[in-house]
Amino acid sequence: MAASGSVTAAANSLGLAPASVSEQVRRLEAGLGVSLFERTPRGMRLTEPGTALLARAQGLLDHADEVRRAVTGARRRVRIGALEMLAAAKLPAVIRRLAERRPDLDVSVESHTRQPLLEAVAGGRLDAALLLDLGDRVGGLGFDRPAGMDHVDLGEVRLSLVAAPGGDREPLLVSPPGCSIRLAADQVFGTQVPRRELTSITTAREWSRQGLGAALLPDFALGTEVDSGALVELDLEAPALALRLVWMREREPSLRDVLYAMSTA
Amino acid sequence: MAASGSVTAAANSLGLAPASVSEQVRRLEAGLGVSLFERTPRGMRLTEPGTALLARAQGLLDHADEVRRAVTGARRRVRIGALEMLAAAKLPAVIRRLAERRPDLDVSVESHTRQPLLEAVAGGRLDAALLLDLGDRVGGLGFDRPAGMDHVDLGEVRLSLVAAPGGDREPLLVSPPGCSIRLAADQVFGTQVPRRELTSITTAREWSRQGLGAALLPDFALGTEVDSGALVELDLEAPALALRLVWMREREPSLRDVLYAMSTA
DNA sequence: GGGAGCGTTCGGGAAAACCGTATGCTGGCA
DNA sequence: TGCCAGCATACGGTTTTCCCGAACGCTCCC
Repeated sequence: MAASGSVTAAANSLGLAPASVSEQVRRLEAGLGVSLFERTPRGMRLTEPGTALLARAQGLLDHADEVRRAVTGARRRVRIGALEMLAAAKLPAVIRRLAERRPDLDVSVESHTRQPLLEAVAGGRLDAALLLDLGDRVGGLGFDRPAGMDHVDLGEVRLSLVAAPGGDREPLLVSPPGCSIRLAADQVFGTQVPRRELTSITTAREWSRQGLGAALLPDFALGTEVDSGALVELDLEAPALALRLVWMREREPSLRDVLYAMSTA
Repeated sequence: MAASGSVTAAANSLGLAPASVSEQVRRLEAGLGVSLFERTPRGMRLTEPGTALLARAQGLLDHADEVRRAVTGARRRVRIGALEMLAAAKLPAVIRRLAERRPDLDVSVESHTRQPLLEAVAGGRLDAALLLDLGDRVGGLGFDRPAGMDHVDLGEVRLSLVAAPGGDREPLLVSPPGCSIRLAADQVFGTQVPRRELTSITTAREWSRQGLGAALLPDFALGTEVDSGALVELDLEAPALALRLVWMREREPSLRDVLYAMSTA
């Protein structure tokens, strides 16, 4: 509800009526004797005590869940998400390492596009997510991200500009807007170069193989074409992307051991 | 209820009907999918998961309370108990030190006899209690104590055997059963020496001053009689008692800082 | 064999949670 | 300036939860 910014939106996302949410908030405030929200004509905004509560509430829920696991003997379950293009190429190594170090964990994996991933992490439906990024802050690649996220980089993904040996080097074959590789291409080449938009990076690779232009490809999508000579790498100074694990800062206390097991080499 | 040992007793101490307590337990067990109690014809006994829950439940409540304080800005309140005879003599120095180091705390003090004190600590009505003991385990002086208690010794209380200069050295003037000094006297002299039981150690001191026998007195109860010559110390090899702070182990995480502030010299 | 003590089941009543609706409020737009 | 959209909230009714007293089955002890 603090995330939604309004009682109505919160009620929708909770499957409740606005009246119920309103009364619950009122009851909670009365119980604590503190105003948690500032009422504005356009919605609700957290007060200082409200932010204090929000920052600690998740930790309390995590603590309760830890107690439940200890009592029932249930295995701890961590929900990891990953960009669809990383799920096949990069996630297995990460998950295998985690499973080796922490066999006591049940790991579940989901793959989505970036925005649903970030929302799932922010909404607590995922514990952490693996995506591609740039720079030292989440969103450096050029996408919007929820506030309060922390990250650690698990590796690098090198970018190569490729084309068929005798084929065209223009236009730049790019994936749809929003795709991480497309964002990287926009940052490297700007938006003024001749481009042709295709449905995916594998399609871009195939078109470039057939001589229809150049494609910016991550290392894991190069396939065997470069080794076999079907594609050649063109000279390019492009920054490597970060293979980045992100999570909500407020949940770090209960996730720390898992994040540590995933991150250390 | 785990402490009471039976649904009926727990219902009484909670002010509820046995049926209500029974249903709550059933509901909790169903929610966790685990049996918390073993049903015996004579009552209920905790199962292994039940003890696991009990050990962590208080910590969870403490966490919730900590969050509540952080949000409301309320001051933290620490409830300390002490043996009645220590409340006047030994407690002030301890509380003053605590108040100096942690002015952010509200400290409340109660004095009772030992058994109510121990029960209050076990029942969570007191955070810690100050009493006299012996040896390296709680109860070394010879009293029953609840399970799961931890302790730290804040100092020593020397014992002296005194009598009037020309007065009788027998019988041994002792306080009522249960009094810590009486327990110490029983350990030092055994139960076969001639004894006369009085109502308190101050009464014992007065009787000994009037030449009616010898009294075993803690340092804080010696008064001015020894200095003034009204009483003389007799030769005695008695162990010093420990000025001991006790608390429930399960609550230590949230009490650690307070215990530390009270214990370090 | 009967009774005391135990936990649990059952039906009913009170309290709480939730809903749909109605109301008052502010900001934007014609 | 007047109207409407969007918001939080007060109100009456319904469902779920909580608690009770009484009745029941059980075991142990006298």
